[in-house]
Amino acid sequence: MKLLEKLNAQQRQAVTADPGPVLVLAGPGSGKTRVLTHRIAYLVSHVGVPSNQIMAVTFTNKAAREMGNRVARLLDETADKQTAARSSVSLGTFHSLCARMLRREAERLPFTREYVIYDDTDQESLIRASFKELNIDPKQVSTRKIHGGISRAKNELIELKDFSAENYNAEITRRVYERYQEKLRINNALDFDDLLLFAVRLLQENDDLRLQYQQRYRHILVDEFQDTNTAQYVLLRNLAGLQPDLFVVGDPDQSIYRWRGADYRNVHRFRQDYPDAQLILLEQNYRSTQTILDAAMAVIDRNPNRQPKRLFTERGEGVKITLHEAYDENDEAGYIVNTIANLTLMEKIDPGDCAVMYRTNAQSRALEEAFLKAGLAYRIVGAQRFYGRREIKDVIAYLRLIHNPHDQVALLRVINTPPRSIGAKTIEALLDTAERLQLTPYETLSSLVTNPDGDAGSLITGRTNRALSDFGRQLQGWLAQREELSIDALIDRIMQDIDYRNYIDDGTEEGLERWGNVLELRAAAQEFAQMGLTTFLEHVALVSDQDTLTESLNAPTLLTLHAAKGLEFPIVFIIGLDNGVLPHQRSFNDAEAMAEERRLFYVGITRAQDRLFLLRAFRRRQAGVSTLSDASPFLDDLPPDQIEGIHPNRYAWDQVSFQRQTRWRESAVPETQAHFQAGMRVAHPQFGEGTVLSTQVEFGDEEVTIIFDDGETKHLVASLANLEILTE
DNA sequence: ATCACAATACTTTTT
DNA sequence: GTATTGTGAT
Repeated sequence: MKLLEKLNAQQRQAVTADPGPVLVLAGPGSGKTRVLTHRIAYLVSHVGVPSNQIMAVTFTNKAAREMGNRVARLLDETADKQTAARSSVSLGTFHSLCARMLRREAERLPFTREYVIYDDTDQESLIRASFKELNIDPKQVSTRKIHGGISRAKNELIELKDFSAENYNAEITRRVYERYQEKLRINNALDFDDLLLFAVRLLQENDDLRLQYQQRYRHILVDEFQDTNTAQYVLLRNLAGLQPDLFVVGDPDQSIYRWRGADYRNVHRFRQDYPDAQLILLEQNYRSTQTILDAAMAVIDRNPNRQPKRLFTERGEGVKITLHEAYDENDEAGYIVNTIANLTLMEKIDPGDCAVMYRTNAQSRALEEAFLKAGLAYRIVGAQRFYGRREIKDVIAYLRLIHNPHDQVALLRVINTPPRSIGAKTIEALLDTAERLQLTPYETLSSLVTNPDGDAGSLITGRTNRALSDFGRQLQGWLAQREELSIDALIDRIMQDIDYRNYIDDGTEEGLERWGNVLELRAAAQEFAQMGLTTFLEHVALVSDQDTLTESLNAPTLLTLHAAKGLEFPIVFIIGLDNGVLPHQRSFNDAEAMAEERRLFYVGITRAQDRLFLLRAFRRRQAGVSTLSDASPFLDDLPPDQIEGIHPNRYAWDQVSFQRQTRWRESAVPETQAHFQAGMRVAHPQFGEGTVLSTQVEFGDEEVTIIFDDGETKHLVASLANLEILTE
């Protein structure tokens, strides 16, 4: 069979396993996702399963998309030309599949099919509002903790009625949970956890539906199974039915989402719940060199309570791992830019083959600056989330308000953006009035428009009354048009009416960029013109920026260790190997959290195919203040003979050695000669012509300072900037 | 009462 | 470096 040709015996065994519960446990780089996609193709083309009976679940939309592409390619290769068949595999994240199911079955649920999904900013504002109503001071009790407590409860399928409060903290959580849930209901909104919770309840409480879904999806496949939480696991069990073909693939050592409820013990549960499940292990690694695997094993072997794994490869030893201690985070970033520059020049490595990984998004800043300064392109995953930007949230809030005028969170966001003289006091008056008249805030606004002297009008008077009714009138105007206008036309209309461009575009570069973001959102809305506002808003809530990597650009990728899961790169840099960053400070007092930090490092190491660079900084700015940092304890666990560079822990308290460290850095990088000198006329493809002010050979590369003819002064790395010498 | 700007406090990871 | 709060001017 052509489909199975390129697979090894273990992989083939997994792909062709008889239908039934199958648990594939495998290390990184062993072809887990490959096995999953081959299994789908195998079911369709060899077993003859209609593809619409197959459901495959992953954790990001990007992974789902990629899975779809791979399956399509495999079916093409196996000469199975059922184009229709391949497109009907249900592929998606747990959340998107649940969102669809809830939409379909909304009549049975306590919300309408037009429900919206609240992201965490929206959720946070509901928590804040609940705090206010309960007279809880957010300074005394952290909203995030309570929010986290509610989320954890929901992930464990603990609804309000089952929530027992055995201590003070839990009692507060219970009270806020109650208010919060009520607010979601009033707003016809769900949070991420509700999507799972309601889907599980729906299947549990409706025998007919459960059977219907079980018959519809006879074959269920799950990737990254170790990252499922209780709700997701129970959902799977309900979907799977009595004779399940449930094929799950995972690696407990790569479980990195415990903090959002994921429980790798689901792997044990699976074995208990399905005692006849076939267990298949994939041991061979196809990704990394043995050096990298040895380092990865040395790190992960320190974790207690795990099944030891031997990772082996036929790729050979490979190059040693490079360890580098930089002076601070800027130096760290500079080292990376220069190293990548050197690799691309000297070893003809593609910039796109490099990835830089870090523990926290904030660490990307120094990197971005360094890349920008060098004039080198980069791709960044997540970080400043597109849909999290202020201007995007504003526009979406307007759309959401028009979609559902009773959406209070959206209303409060836009009611005074841009400022229209509706301040805190006025809003308070509106909400008070609404509560007294038993109306939603929108209804109160409407009554002010139609009858300014009516019940509401008597409570809200004068300037306040006029400001509110003006806005109410505007809102009604949009609502009247929502049926006839497409989403992008609606955006145009709103933007024009509120003069939004003038509000965000202050003439600065950022202002222009913000307006550009609005236009980008408008372009996205155009694509959804046929599908309607509900679908568009769902897309906006569930498609994260982790999914929007520009594939076309051949440039290094910057991403968090979490976002790196499931990816691979020939060359990987992991930065911030400092105690407090990786492992993160907040994990110090929790052994399980520390184990997870270690797994995170393990995930990072095992992303590398050929070369691994580990970096840390002697001094690091955090929260504005610069502090000295110790090396990460994880570095102690690396096998010394596979490391090149100096072990940072030996120098953490030794100032003299720091200079030696610096010397090592200089000698490790090939000498570069200066090609430029002060006074030279040069031309840059972007910045135009200019005069060289000074030049300096640094880190094996030449850094040139140029004053361009438009008056701008720039520091550029000569090898990257593509400078042309005009005159000597 | 609202707005603009300044001072202040806080910063894990994400569907 | 950013979200929230505080202050003075309008």
